[in-house]
This record gives sequence, structure tokens and C-alpha cells, in this order.
Amino acid sequence: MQKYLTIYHELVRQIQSNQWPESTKLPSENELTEIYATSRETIRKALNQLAQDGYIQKIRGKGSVVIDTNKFDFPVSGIVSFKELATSLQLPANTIVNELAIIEADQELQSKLNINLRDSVWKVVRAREISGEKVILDKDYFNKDFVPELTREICEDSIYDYLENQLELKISFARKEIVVEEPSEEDRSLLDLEGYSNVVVIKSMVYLEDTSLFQYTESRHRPDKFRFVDFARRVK
Amino acid sequence: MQKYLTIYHELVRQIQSNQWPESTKLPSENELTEIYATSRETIRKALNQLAQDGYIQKIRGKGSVVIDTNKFDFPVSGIVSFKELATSLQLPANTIVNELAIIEADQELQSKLNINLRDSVWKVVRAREISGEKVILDKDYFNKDFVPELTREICEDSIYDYLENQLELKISFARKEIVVEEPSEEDRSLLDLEGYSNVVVIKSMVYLEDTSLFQYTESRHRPDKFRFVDFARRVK
DNA sequence: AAAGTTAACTTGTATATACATGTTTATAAG
DNA sequence: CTTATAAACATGTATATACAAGTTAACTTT
Repeated sequence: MQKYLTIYHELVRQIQSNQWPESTKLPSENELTEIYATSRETIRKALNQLAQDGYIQKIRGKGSVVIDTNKFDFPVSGIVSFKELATSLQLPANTIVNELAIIEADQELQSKLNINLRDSVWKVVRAREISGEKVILDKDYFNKDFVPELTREICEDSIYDYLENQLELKISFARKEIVVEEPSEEDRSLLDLEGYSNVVVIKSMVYLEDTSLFQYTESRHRPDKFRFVDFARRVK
Repeated sequence: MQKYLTIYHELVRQIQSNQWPESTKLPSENELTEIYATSRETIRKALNQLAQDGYIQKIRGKGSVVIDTNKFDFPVSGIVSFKELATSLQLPANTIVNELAIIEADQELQSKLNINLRDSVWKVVRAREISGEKVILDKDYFNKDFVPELTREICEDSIYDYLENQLELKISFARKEIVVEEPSEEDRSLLDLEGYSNVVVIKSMVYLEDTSLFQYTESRHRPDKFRFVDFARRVK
């Protein structure tokens, strides 16, 4: 593994375990250079990643200050599977597979997945139950060229785990859009909507390392259980 | 100005003006090194920033592929003032200042701004009108230690412009949270809610370069006019 | 005691080099 | 013509050096 990523993960672990508490400073770049027996540029790569991800603020002349990472605030930005999220938050979560089928792309899917009309597409509809309430409906569509096979077992566990570790797809980046919509008939029948008159919808187009678009997803949330947390930097 | 940022901005401009269309490749790092008469590391800094911001995908052995940047999709992630957003989207926008006052912090503000009870805080309430409809209510609170003075004129134009260019505050990063709430009485009276029974609320804590917290903001949106667009990378 | 100056230390930028690793193209062998 | 090999080229990582610029603390001067 790469040195700078190893150091990055080590420092993340240390910050999360409160070894460097909030508003204290990390060792200086020169000190870290000695601690990890490496060059300053390698340390700087790790520190810049920490700053990018909201763990530290680098201040010229002073050092790297640890900033408050609310450990229970889970960043829903980024690309994170439901299983990863549930595991990391220790949620009592459960997945119900409502539908698993190969369909032909209609005009809408055609544009969302950038394929031809009537191309084959995997459609997966899953309800996510948290503390016994069905509050999220995930509708996934996969270009069958990249995902030839899918089973109910995979969908009940983790599709991303299968894609990355079995199929060895390199999932790289996504464009996301969050909007509020009226619940569809499907939402009403598959979710415990409790009378809420809106759903929050996260629409994602997910790309592989070679920039090919392989997945379109709509994640439909009951509004009272929806929470999106983000870290942002002012652009220079 | 720094070379790598100059090159970054130049390449952003070129991509946005379609000089390098989507799914074509930028010149190689070595070619860019010659074009800009600089070192490869400097070029790589600029390219890594482009990748981070979703303009290109770097592929080892191949090159830097331009990825589709929907120019009309404005990223609401990041820290962007309403005026900057309206200008860049060429929106017919207008700001109405409903309230401008110095108040004493109550318990809630105390925790949101990390100050003492009864410390002085600027409170600004502004409705944002787009195409003649009041669809966003921005409630800003500023720690008076950092913002001693505010006028109605500043609030009608751009507070951020004033903070950065007049007061020379270095706005650096923010933690954001998006939730859906029931409209308050204030929302109902100051917005054109048109019967919508929810508002989307973006709560932000904004920090300066030296990690001091100086602003808390609630941006309250009518759900049909709310749209959040984001670019995300899968973490390694 | 207060103010100014310097020295040491911090992060930021730019450059250069070497090698690793993945991709493509041209060439040679069968 | 097909396959295998090698060369050229692409990005990725690690290291080293030099200097710029902001911060802090010690020291000197007044």
C-alpha cells in the first residue's frame, strides 16, 4: 500500500480515537517526517487529504489544527453503501428486496444510464428498515454490460461489496442531486410513510474509474428520517 | 498568484468554454509542462484539483479525461453566497431584508455559535425572491466579535462580499446539515409557500481560516424550488 | 518596562530526479 | 495473419532541495 495513504489512515484513526483532541495541533510536518521515517512531501500528501476531508485545518506558520469531527454525524456525501453506513453507525437495519429483474430500458432510463433503447438493465428495488420502520426505498438500475449477474442474496447483503470484491469493478465517482417529490404509489405501498406528504429523493449517477456510467439510483427517504451532513471548503 | 492555481483556473475556463469537450483527453502532463513552461509537479497539482472538483478523471497510463460538467447544474455544495449563485446562474433574483438587529444569544444560539449566553450577535433575516416568488428565507447569525458593523445596504447587496473584501475575513470551511422541517410561522408569513407543508432547511456553521466559528445560518427553501447538486468520489 | 529585532520554526510553492505501473503502438517471430 | 515482445508514453509515488512567507519566542535596545 502507498505510504501517504497508510499515514493518512493512521492519522484518521488517531484523531477519531481522540489521541489528538479537537483544537489541538498535530505534530509539525518535520516531526511527522521523522516519526514515519519518510519525506516531507509524503507527509504533506497525507495532511492535505486530512484537510480535504475535514479532519484538520492547516494554518501557515502555525501547524495543523484538529477540527471538530462530530463522530455521530455521518457524512452522507461521498459514495457510501447502505450496509457500510448502517455498520459504521451501528444501526439496527434490515433490507427487504421487493423486486429483482432484468428489464428493457425505456426512454427515461436510456438517458439516465446513457445507453440504447431496450438495452438490458438490472432493476433492484429494496426497502430499508431502520428500527423496524421502512423509511428508505432504494431503486437501483445497473447497466447489464457491467453487471451480468445478480442474485437475491447479493441484494439482501450488499451489492457494492459484490461489485467491488467479486466483479472487481472500480467504482470511482458520482453525480448526485437531492430534490423533494410527492410520494409515488410505490412509495406509499412499500414504505411506512405515516402520512408524510413528501419524500426526499437522492438521484445518483455512478461512474467507474474509466468514466463509464454503470449505475443510476434513486434513494427515496421519508423526510423526518432524512439527514444529509456535509463538509465544504470555500473555493480559492 | 500561484502558478498551479493560475493553471487550474485557466483549464477550468477552457473546459467550460468547451475547448476540451466531454470525454476527450487533456494534453498529457508532459505536454502541459511544456505549454505552461513549468514543472510536472506543478501541473499535477492543478490536475488533481480539477479531478477533486469533478472536471476530469485521471486514468493511469491513459491521461486526463474531461467528464461531463452540466453547466446548468449549479453545485450547491461548497460555500457560495446567494449573490454569487444568482450571478453565475443569471437568475432574476432579489433580496428583501426583513430584519437586521443585534440580539443577545439564547441557549440555542450559544451552542450553534459556540459563544457565551447573552453575547452579542448580529441577526439578519432575508427573503430571496426568484422570478418574483419569495422561495428562500435566509436567517444568518454572526458573532459580533468578528463582524462589528452591518448595514441594511450591505445585507441587500452581499454580506460575504463585505466580509471578505472590506473586513478581510478569511472564510475557510463549513459544516452543513440538510433536513426537512414543518414551516414555522415566520416561514409562512415571509415566504410564498403556496400551501407546501414542508421546508428544506440547510443549517451551516461557517468557520474562518484560524478555525474560529463566526457564522450560523439557516437557509429555508420551499421544497419545489430546492435542488442540491453534488459531485462525490468513492474514498480509497 | 516597552518596543523593536532577530532567530527559529511553521506551512506553502516550485523544481528536479528516479523509479513503479498501466496503456498503446510498433516491431518481430511464428 | 496472429501472437508475442519491446519500446514509447501515460500517470503514480517517493525523495530531495531551495526558497517564500507567516508565527512565535527569545533577545536586544531604548
